[in-house]
Amino acid sequence: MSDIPLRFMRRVAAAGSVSAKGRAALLEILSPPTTVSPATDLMVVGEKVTHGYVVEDGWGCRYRILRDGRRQIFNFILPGDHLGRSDHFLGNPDHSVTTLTRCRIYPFSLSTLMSLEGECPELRDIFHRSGRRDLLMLRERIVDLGRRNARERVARLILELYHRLHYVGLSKGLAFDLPLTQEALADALGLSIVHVNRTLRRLNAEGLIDYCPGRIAVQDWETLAGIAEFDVSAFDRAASSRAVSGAWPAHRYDSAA
Amino acid sequence: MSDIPLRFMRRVAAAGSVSAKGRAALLEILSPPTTVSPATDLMVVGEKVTHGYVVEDGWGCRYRILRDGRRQIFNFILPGDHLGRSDHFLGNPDHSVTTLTRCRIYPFSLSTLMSLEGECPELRDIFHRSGRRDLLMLRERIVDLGRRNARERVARLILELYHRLHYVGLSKGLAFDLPLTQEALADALGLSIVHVNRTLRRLNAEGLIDYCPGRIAVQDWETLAGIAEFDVSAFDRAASSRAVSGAWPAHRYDSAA
DNA sequence: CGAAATATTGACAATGATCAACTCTTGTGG
DNA sequence: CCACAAGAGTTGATCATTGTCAATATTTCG
Repeated sequence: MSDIPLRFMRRVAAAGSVSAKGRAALLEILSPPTTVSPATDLMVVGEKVTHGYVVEDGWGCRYRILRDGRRQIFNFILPGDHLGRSDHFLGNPDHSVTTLTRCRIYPFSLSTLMSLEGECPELRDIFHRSGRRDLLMLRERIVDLGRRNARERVARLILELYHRLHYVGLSKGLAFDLPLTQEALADALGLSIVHVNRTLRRLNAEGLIDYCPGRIAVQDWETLAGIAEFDVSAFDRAASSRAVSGAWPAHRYDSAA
Repeated sequence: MSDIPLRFMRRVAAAGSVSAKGRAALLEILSPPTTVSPATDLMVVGEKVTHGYVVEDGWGCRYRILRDGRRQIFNFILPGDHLGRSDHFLGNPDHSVTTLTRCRIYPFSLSTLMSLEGECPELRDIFHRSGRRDLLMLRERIVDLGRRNARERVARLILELYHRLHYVGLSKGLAFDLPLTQEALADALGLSIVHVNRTLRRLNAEGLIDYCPGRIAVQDWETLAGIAEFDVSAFDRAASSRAVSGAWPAHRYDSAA
C-alpha cells in the first residue's frame, strides 16, 4: 500500500495537471523506498549526480560550506519534494544535499528518467515546473538575506514552511512540526544561532507564534504576514502553474531608501 | 554589418557547442536591434512576458522592490546576456528587469521562439544552458548575502563581473568599465550605499583594486581572490557546460562556527 | 550655468555577532 | 534504571559590522 509516494504525487498534482500516463511514468521510474538516517548526503558538491530522490517523508536541505566552516542553506527539502533532476543537467553540482532528519526516500536513476522523458515529454514538464518553483524560492531567499532584517526573515520562513507543509497535508490547523535545530534555521536565514533564538523568543513573547523546539504554531497570522510582507496568493501562484494575470501587486520604487 | 549580436553569439558558443543550424535559428528569431535609454523596463513584475531580449550592449539588472522602497538586485545583465526565455515558462514573473545604461537590444518574440524550438531542439538546449548558469549565480549570491561580509562580497562581485565581461571581450587587461552607481552595487550586495563606498575606498587604499566611478581595475588578483574565496575554474565551469569531474574543491564542514 | 544625481566622509546608532555560562534533553553504556 | 556525555537551547554581557543621518564635494547634463 504505502509503496506509493503519496505526498510527492500530491505535490506534483498541485503544481499542474498530470495525465494518467504521466502519473504512471512517474511511478515507474521510482525505485523501492528506503529509510536513511539524519545527516545522510544525498548529493555532494562536485560529485556527479547519477540518482535523484523523492523525499516522501522527512526533511533535508541544500547547502554549501565555506572554507572556514560557515554554512549557507539554500532551502529546505520537505516531504513531497524531490531532487536530482534539475541538478543533473550538465556538470557537477555547486552544492550538497543532506538529510536533516530520518527520511523515507524513493531513489530513481537519472539516466532512466532521461530516456523515459523521450517517450513521455510530460515528464520533463513536471520536473520543469518544480525547477521553476525552486528558482522562485531562491530569489525570495535573496530578498530575505539582502534586504530583510532578522524579524522579517524569521516570520517569512515560518509562513513559507507552513504553506509548503500545508500543501502536503502536514499542518494541523496553524501548527506544524519543525524538526530543525536553531543552527539549521540560522544557516538558512544568514543569522547567528543566538540571534535566531532571540528572535523566535521575541515573536513568542509577543504572541505572534507559539514555538517550542520541534514544533511551531502561528498565533497571529495577520501581524506575522504583515511583518513578512507575505503574499499568500503570490506564493500559491509560484507553487502551482496557474498564472493569474495582473494579480501581482504593482510595486513601485518610491525610494524611501 | 553590425546587425549580428556578436557578443551574444560569443557567449552562447562559449557555453557549449552550437551547430550552424542552431546559430542560424538563433539569428532568425531576433528582431532588428533598437537602442533604449537607461531605466527602461524590459520586464515588469507580474506582467506577462511576451518578448525576450538579447542585450548586445549596455547593462541591466533583475530586481525587486519591497513595499517600503528597499530594492534587491538579483543579478546584473551584461552585454551578450539575454532574458525572457526562462521567465516565460508559465506564469508571470516575480521580478522586474530594467536597463541601467543605454542599451542596444535585439527583441525576440517568445511565441516564435517556442514554436521554432519544436523544429530545432538545440535551441532549447542553448537557452537551457544559460538558465542553469543563472541558477548557479543566484546560489552564489545567496552565499554572499547570507554568509559573507561586505569586504568579501565586494571583492567577489568585482571578480565575477570581470570574468563575465572578459568572456565577451569587454576587459582591458585587468580593468573594465563599471557603469554602475554605488546605489546599484549596494542593492545587489545587500549593503548600504555608504558602506559600499567605504569598502571600495578601503580596497582602493590597500592597493587591491583601482576604482574610480565608472571604471575599475584589479590590482592584486591573488589577494582579492583570496578574500573572495573565488575559484576561477569553478566559475568557468558554471559558465560553460564542460563538466570537469572531481575538480571542485572538497569542502568539509569543519565547524569553526 | 545651475539643478540633480552621485560620491565621499564624519558622527552616531543599531542590528546582529561573539563569548561565555548555564540549563535542558536525549541517548548510551554500565 | 541511573549517570553522564553530548548536543541543543537560553540568556546576559560586550563587541563590531553595518546602517542612518547629515554635511559637503563632485560630476553630469539639460
